[in-house]
Amino acid sequence: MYIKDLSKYEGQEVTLRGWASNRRSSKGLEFVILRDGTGFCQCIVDATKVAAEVFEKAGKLKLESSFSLKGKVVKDERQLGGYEVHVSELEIYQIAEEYPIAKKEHGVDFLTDNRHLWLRSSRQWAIMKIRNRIIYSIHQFFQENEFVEMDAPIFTGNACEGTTNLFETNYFDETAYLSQSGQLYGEAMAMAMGRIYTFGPTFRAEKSKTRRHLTEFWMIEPEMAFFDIFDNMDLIEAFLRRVVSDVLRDCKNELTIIGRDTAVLENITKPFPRLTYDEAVRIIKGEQDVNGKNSIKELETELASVLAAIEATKKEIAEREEKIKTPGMKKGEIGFNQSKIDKLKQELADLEEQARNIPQWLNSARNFTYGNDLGGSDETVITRLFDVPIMVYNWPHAVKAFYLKRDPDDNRFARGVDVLAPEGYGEIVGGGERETNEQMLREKITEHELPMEAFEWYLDLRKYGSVPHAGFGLGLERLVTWICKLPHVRESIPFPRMMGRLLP
RNA sequence: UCCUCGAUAGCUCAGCUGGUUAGAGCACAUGACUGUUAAUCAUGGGGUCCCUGGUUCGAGCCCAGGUCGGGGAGCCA
Repeated sequence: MYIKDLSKYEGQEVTLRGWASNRRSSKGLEFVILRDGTGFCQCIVDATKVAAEVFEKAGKLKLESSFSLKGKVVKDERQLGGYEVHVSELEIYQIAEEYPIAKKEHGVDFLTDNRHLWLRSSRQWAIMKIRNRIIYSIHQFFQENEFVEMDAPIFTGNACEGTTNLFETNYFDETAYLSQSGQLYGEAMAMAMGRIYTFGPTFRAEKSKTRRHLTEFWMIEPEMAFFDIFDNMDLIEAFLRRVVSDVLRDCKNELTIIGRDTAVLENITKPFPRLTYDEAVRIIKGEQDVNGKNSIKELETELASVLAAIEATKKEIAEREEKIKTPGMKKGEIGFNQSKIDKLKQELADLEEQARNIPQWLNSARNFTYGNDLGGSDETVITRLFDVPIMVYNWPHAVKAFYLKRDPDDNRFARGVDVLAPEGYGEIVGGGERETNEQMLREKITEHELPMEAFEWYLDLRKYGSVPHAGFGLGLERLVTWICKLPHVRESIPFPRMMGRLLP
C-alpha cells in the first residue's frame, strides 16, 4: 500500500510504511507528515481516539524516524495529495537521531555535502521523479521508432575528438581514457543496425565550475543511417516534443512541488525555429531583431532591472532590520522578518552576481567575432529572445568536430546542429550529419593533429558501404535542468560529480 | 589556467570607524496549546570567529600568504 494510491481507498483502513518528514503537535493532536517514496501524506493522531500508548509513540517521532501505521483514509482539500490518514495504530522501526537538514533554508555547500539525505526532501524527490519520466520517455520514443539501444564502451584507447581533457586510468599498464562521447562507436553500430541509440555515462575532465557543467553526466546519442541534417533536425524536434509532453501530462504533481511555471513548456507544440549560424550571429550582435526583440537592448534592460532590484532588495532588508528593532515586537513577528531578511540576502547575492556577469555578456555579444563558436553567454543571450528551443545549424567548419560533413552548397560550413533550450538554458543537444568521404576525413584528422592509427577502424566505415548518416548527443542532466527550471545541474542527478567533489 | 565573491553556533546569517562578556532566527531540550501546513508561545543549553604569520596598547574586523567553497570566462551535453 502506497501513498500514491490513497484516492482509491477513501473511507477504508490502510497500512502505510515510511519516514516522518515533519511533525507538528498540539495538546491532543499530533500531525505527522509521512513520506514513503511515492508521495507525502499528513497523518493525524488524535489522543481521544487512540490508545494512550499510540499517542505517546507518535509524540516521540523525530524528523526522518521510520515507522508504520494503520488508519482511515479521509478526503481533505487542504492537503497537496487531497487526502489525509486518521491513525489508529502506529509501530516504530527506529527513532532517528537529530536530522541535519532542518525545515529551513540551507546553503548549497551544506546541502551538497548531505546529498545522501537531501534526496529525501520533497523538491529533490519531485526532480528525481521527473528525471525518471524523462528517461522512460527517451526509451519509449526510440524503441517505438525502430531504434536499437546499443551502448558504446566507457574505456577508450584514444581521445576521440581530441578537444577536451579526459580522465586517465591505468588499464593493465596501458593508458585508457574514460569516454567523452560514444559518437564514433554509434556510427559503427548504425551501419550494422540502421538506427541505434546509446544511453550511458560520459566523462569530461574540464575544470569547469559553472551551473551547467558536471564531470560525469549521462548522454543519449542516437545515430541514423540514411539521415541528412534536415532529417536529423526533424527527429530532434519530434523527440524533444514527445519527452516534454509526457512530463507535462504525467508529472503535474511533481511540477507543482518544484513550482515550475509550465507556460514555456506548453510551447513545445510550436515549431522550433531553425537558424543558420549566420543568422544567429546577427541576432547575438543585435543586428537582427527577433519578434521585435533585440539582444543588446534586452540585455541592457535586464541589467537596469537587476540594478533596480538590488536597490529595492537592499531597501527592504534595511526596513525589516529597522522594524525588528522596534521594542515590544512579538517573537513570532521577529522570526518571520528574520527569515524574510535571510531570504532577501540570498536573493541579493544572486542579483549582485548577475550585475557582475551581465556587463561581461554584453561585451561578449557586442564584440562577437564572426567565425567563432558561440560561448555560454552568447547562448544565454540568444535563447532569452525565444520561448521554444531553437536549432542553430551550418557552423564554420573550423570550430566544429572533424567528423561533421562539409556543406555541399558552401564549403565554409559544416553540417552541425546545436539545440539551445529557452529561458537562458543554452545548449542541450549537439549533433549533425557526418562526413562520408574518407579522404576528407583523413585531411581533417591530420588538421586536428589526431593520431591517424587510432581512427583506422572508424575510416573503415567509409570503405564498406558508406552512406549519408546523422545523429546527435543529448545531455540528460541539461534537459532535466531546463524542464524543471533548476538553478543548477547539480540538482538534476542523484550524486553530482563536479570538480573537487567525490563525496558523497 | 584566468577573473570575481565568500568562510562567525548543528543550519541560515548579523556584527558599525579596530575597543569591555560575539548576537538573531531556525534546530535541539523542557513546559503550554484540540486542525497544524517551515504551526505558535515561554524558558534554557550551545562558539578553535577557516589556517599561518604580521601591524597594534588592543584584531571576528586591517595587511600578507595559504586552504576550501560559490559564480563566471575558456571548453562543452
